[in-house]
Amino acid sequence: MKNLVEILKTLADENRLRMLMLLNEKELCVCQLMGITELSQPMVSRNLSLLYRAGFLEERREGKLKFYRVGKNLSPLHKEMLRLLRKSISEDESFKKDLETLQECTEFQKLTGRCDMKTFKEFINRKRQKLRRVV
Amino acid sequence: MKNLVEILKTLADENRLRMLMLLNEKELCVCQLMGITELSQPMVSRNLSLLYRAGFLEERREGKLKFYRVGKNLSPLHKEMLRLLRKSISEDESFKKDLETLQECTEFQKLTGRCDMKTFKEFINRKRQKLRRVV
DNA sequence: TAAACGTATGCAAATATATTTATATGAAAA
DNA sequence: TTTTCATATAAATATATTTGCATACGTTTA
Repeated sequence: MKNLVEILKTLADENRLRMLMLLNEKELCVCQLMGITELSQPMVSRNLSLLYRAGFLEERREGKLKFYRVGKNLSPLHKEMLRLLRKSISEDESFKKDLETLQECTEFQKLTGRCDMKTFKEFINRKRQKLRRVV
Repeated sequence: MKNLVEILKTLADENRLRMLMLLNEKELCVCQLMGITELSQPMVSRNLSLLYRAGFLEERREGKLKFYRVGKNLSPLHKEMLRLLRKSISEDESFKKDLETLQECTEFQKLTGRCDMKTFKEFINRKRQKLRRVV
């Protein structure tokens, strides 16, 4: 029961839910997640660590970067929970926005050929400027 | 997403989880739940209200008593969540204890023919004395 | 090896949540 | 209609969580 409560606590946070859903789409590193979510680096890092400890993620270092993804061998509980969340969130507007941003972010990365904090801060700035133009 | 987070927050508490699992077995009133969980009356009442607002429960008044039960027409999300929780908690020791206590409590109630706070406080006291004897 | 950079973490302030205590409400019995 | 009892809620307090900031750590590059 204790363990289940821990898992539910971990999921009961909008930022972590966003991040988990993004990682459910594809493997991402910390700075990519910063670019997509516009959360601070410590925030991203801390929430990743909580999701990891709750049993949802695997991590992998590649040079300076650290990549996270949804674990390949999740427990049945984790797997079903993820499926349920994914299903019930799929029509959600802000979730769809995150998915779009994930796409844009991936393209921007390909375009620049870079994966670092500067690049994704640049990405965020451009996005904000576009928004301003529209408003 | 906001709504989903609210549901998860509601579930991410040991006392509420216990209560929900008990109500998943059968309809119960506030004082019965006090007897089984040994939580204070305001605690039981408050957590019931949270579970109710999160969409898991129905309520029904019968004289002074107020009965709660798992809703008959839960949303697919609520239904699946409940099934998943139930499944993953079924082997849990403290959950099994709660089920036993639910049985004992029901029997005690039949025996006394009463359903009020005094009766269930008496039930708790007896239980504690039995425990002391064993220890 | 020192500097630079991505990531993690300790600490403190801010915020939110849980719990207790006191009190209110609504129904039944006296 | 006053009292009693079950339940709900408000106010106060205790406890936990989130977040920002500074800093540490691990890796790469100069």
